[in-house]
Amino acid sequence: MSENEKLTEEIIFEAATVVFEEDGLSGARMQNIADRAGINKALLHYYFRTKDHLFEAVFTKLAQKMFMKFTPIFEKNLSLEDKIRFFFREHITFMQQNPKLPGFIINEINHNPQRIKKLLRNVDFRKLWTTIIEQHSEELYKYNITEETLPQIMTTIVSLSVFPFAAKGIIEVAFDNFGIDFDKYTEERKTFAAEFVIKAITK
Amino acid sequence: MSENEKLTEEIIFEAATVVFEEDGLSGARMQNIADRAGINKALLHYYFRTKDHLFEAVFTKLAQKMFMKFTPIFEKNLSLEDKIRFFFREHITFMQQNPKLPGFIINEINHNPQRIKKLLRNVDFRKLWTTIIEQHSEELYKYNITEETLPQIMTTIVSLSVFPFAAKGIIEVAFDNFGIDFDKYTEERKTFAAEFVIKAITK
DNA sequence: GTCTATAGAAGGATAGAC
DNA sequence: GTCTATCCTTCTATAGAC
Repeated sequence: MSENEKLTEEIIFEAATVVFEEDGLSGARMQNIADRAGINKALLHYYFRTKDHLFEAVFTKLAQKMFMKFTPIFEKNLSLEDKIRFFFREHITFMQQNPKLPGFIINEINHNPQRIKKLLRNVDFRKLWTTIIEQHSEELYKYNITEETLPQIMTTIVSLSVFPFAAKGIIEVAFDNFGIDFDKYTEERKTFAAEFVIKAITK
Repeated sequence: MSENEKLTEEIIFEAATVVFEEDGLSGARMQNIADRAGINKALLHYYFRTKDHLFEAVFTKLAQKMFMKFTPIFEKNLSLEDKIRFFFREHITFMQQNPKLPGFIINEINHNPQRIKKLLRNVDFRKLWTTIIEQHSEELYKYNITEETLPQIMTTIVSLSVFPFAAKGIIEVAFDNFGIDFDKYTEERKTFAAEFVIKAITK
C-alpha cells in the first residue's frame, strides 16, 4: 500500500464520516461523499466496494471512539465522587468536540440493533461492575447504591451526559426562548451534573 | 368526504406512522407503507400527494402527541415534589406505550431543525416558567432552584425520562449482560427518577 | 490509482381505465 | 375511490480507457 493510496483512503473515510453523521445511512449519498472528498464516485467503490461496507467502517470507528470514553472510569485511582466528576468533565468535553456523534449512534442502533450486539459482544459488563465494587468497597456505605439500583444509577449518569447532545436540535430551539447559549450550557453541565448525582446518591 | 374515504385515509396514516417511526423519513418506502395499509401505492399519492406531505402529517401529529404530555405540569394543583412524581409517572407510562417515539422525533429534528421551530414557535417558554414560579413561590425556598440552574434542572428531568427510550437499542443490549428486563427497568424508573431528582434539589 | 460513461435497480410519482 | 401499468428521476455499482 503506497503512501498515496493510504492518503486517499483516509480522505474518503473522513468525508464519509461527515456525511454519514449528518444524514445517516439511508439519507447519505455516495455522490455527496465523493464531492466532499474531492474525488470521483467510482473511487469510493474501488476502496470500499459498497455503501454498506463504507458505512460499516465509519460506524465501527465512531462507536468505538464513543464507548472507549467510558473505560477510564474503571482504571482511574480516584474516589467514587471524583470519578463521577471526572466522567462528566471528560465525556462532555468529548461530545462538545463531536456534538453529532450521540444522535448518530443512537439512531443507527435503533434502526439496526445488530450493530451494537456485534460491537459489545466482547465486553463483560458484569466484570466491569465487580471491578468498580471492589475498588470502592470501603466507601460504598456512604451511598444509596445497591445491586438493585445500579442499573438506574448507571443509566442516570449516562442520560445526564449524553441526552443534551442527542437532543441538541430540540434543546437549542427551546433555549432560544430563554436566551440561553447551548455551549455555555454544556460547559456548566460538567459540574452541575456531577454535583447533582453526588447529592442524590449520598445518604 | 364519505365514511369510506375517511377510513382509508386513516388506514394509510396509521400504516405510515408505523413505517416512518421504524425507518425514518429517508429510510421509509412508499411501497412498504402501501403494503402495510393493504392498498396500492397510487392511493398514497391520491390522499397525500407526496412522500414529504405524508411524512409531515405523521410527524406533526406524533410530535404534538409527545409535547402535549408536558403540559399538565403547568395546570395540576400539586406540590412541586408531587408534580415531579406525577411527571415521571405519566411521561414514562406514555413512552412505554410509544417506545419508538422519542428516538424518532429526536432523529428527525436533528436531520431537519426547521421542523421543531415551526412546531414550537407558538409556545411561550418564559411564560410557562413564570407560571411555575408563581404557583410554587411559597415552597421554592426549600429547593436549589434559581434562574441560573433552571435550564440544567429542566433538561435533567427530561433526560432522565426520555433518554432510556431514545437509546433503547443500546440499553437493552447492555442490560442483557446483567439479566435485566427493560420493561421492569422502565417501571422502576418512574419512582427512582422522581426521588432521585427530589433528593438532589432539596436543600 | 483515477477518471468518464453507463448499466441496472429502486423508488417516487402520474396517466388512464374502471 | 381504487387499481394496473408505466414514466422518470435518483442512486448504487460496474466497465473500460488512461
